[in-house]
Amino acid sequence: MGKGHVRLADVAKAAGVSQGTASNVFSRPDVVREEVRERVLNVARELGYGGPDVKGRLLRAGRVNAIGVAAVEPLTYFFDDPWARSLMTAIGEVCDASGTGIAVVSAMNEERLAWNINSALVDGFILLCVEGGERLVELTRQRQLPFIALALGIEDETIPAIGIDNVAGGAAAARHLLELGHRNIAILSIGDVDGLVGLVAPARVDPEMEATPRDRMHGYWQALAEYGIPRDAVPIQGTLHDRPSTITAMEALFSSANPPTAILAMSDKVALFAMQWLAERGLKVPEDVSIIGFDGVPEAATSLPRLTTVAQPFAEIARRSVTAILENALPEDHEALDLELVVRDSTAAPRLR
Amino acid sequence: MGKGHVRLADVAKAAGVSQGTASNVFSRPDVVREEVRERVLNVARELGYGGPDVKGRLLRAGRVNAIGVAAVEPLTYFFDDPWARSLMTAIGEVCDASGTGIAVVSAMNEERLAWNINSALVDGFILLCVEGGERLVELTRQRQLPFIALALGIEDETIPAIGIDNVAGGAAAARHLLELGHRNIAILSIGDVDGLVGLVAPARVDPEMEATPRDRMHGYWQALAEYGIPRDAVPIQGTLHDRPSTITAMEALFSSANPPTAILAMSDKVALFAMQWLAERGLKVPEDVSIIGFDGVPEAATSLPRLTTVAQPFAEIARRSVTAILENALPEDHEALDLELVVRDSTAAPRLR
DNA sequence: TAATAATATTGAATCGATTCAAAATCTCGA
DNA sequence: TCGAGATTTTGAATCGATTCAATATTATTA
Repeated sequence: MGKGHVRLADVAKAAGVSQGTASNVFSRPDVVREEVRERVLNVARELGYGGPDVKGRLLRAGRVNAIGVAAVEPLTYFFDDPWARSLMTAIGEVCDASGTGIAVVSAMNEERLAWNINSALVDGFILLCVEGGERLVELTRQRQLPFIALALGIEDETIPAIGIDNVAGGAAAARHLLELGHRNIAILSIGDVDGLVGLVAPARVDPEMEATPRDRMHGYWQALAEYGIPRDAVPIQGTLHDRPSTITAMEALFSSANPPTAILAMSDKVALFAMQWLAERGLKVPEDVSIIGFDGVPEAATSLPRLTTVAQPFAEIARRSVTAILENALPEDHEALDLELVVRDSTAAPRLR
Repeated sequence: MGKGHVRLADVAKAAGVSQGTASNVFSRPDVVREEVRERVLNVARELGYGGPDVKGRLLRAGRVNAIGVAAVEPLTYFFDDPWARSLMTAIGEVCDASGTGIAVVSAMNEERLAWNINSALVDGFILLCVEGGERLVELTRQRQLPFIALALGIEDETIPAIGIDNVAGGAAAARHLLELGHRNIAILSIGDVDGLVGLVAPARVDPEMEATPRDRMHGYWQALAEYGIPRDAVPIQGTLHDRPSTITAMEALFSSANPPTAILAMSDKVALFAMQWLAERGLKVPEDVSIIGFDGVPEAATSLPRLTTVAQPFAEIARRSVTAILENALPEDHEALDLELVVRDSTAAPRLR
């Protein structure tokens, strides 16, 4: 930076006008006489003044015109994880339309996250609560800015949140498989608790699982019950929502004497990993095994075969979140939006025996 | 927001200390006597003061601790496009380590983009110049903040930029195919000019193509020449770097009497689309057709088969860009970093005839 | 030409903090 | 008890703009 930083006051003085006029030249040019405007502009150019500094303007205006999206994850999460990306894309679309900027704020380290949240220059936050949601909410609350929680795992009604109807979505997924005729079904669950990998007993679901997978599970069970299939008859393989644990789970499932003809995956990410594993093993989808995901991420639409899934209304979630923050009109109650069953090519009737 | 917004001055008055002391309580707590500190903190709590406002602090400090990444693309580009995502992920990693925030700024609309760049609260910019780079640089210059251009298509040495050696990279890719024994090779080029779709004559490359694809092309040609293959013998199919145009290109290539045994794709994105098309058509990669991409995006490592490619040093690019901006030590010359040939499963020797 | 209306310009207050030289207070040894 | 030195606290200046009531200037009308 050049030593003598030029500010509006300098330009005003050099041009022989008041600071107020100089300010108007830049922010409301129509209000100042053309002759004066030109003079000021010329002086500004000569002095190398680059226009009003955002920081000063900001302080006065009190509004940043940007929203922060926060998660207890590394920064790369936003560009890596399919679900986060779907959401970010949708949020981006809404922000594009309203000329709002996006700042991504995150950190694995608790202390750092607090600092990042406190120093982010935004008008409000959208919280991605997949993990450590409670702490994230607490931190954000202190900042005293409007915020809205997504994928919130807890029931606290005082937290403004937008959710999805995971139970209904799970039921829709399972019902789809059941209607196709599948009776030998396995579940690929997701979570970030080390204890819930490998075969998980149904009794452990309620006490140990986080809200999102738990609800999806109950949706599955609900539909299965409609067809008279008891919980015990459907193996649950827990994954850490990553490739290695998914592969382990698949190996366990398909090394059994009676491998499933269909898989209920709690996320598209896991479903896609599973589908790859099946392809590598020479098992054909959907001929040998049907698989249905959850979330409706874009990758699911372009995989081979294209993945049947239960899609979240990302655009709707984004629209509501952004407007809620921008207009400071936070929802009073926890809304649970509907999911949509999207049938593609990864599900079909089971082979006849 | 409650009507009466509490500021530091209010807390100071209520606690009966000077504003300076109150400020210290929050920003340099060690300098103020414990008793006083507690008193101020208590008053702050009672008044519902949420800590120093970032905007005020910012104005004083002059430093935002965030960098902006800008592109002439919709906001969704950052979360959608594989190349942009690879870069963002790498930038995210560097920023994570240094506690720096990221703001994504973009707009398709020129006017809006100018506004967004001017009002982004950042200490500097990383410019993704894939498209409209020149204009983007011009806009950013006016902001008078440090910036660095990536994938810059123009030669202007006064623009701080970090590039990659596209010629050498292209040559490495072509050489790999040639060494495997391929002699019947086709090229899938990329660009955003409508005129360059479909079959492109070699003579049109230099005058019409943007810098990046042009350099890669020259790399290809260089290696082909080493093996005595003239430019005319290698068909160039132009794509718009999207799926539809890639499919059209592939159809043209494989409807010919003598379809290629290997494909040089100018990006992984296009290579992946091509590979999908081949799979759908029942053509096996690499047995029937070999294909090599360009860029080294993560999807290339997890595709089926895994894609051979020429990888950009994303981490290195990110590291240099971020530190250059944070330390305001912009590179004097245009650096061209090396690419790395990553051999995976999508390339093999051609079938014997 | 005087009175009135319309348009431009000014100047000081404000936004919400941090900073730092100077003043006040405290500590401790002689 | 005094004073040097260390520790705290103060208060005003500063960061870089915007805003708005008051004033000055110009244009219009009777």
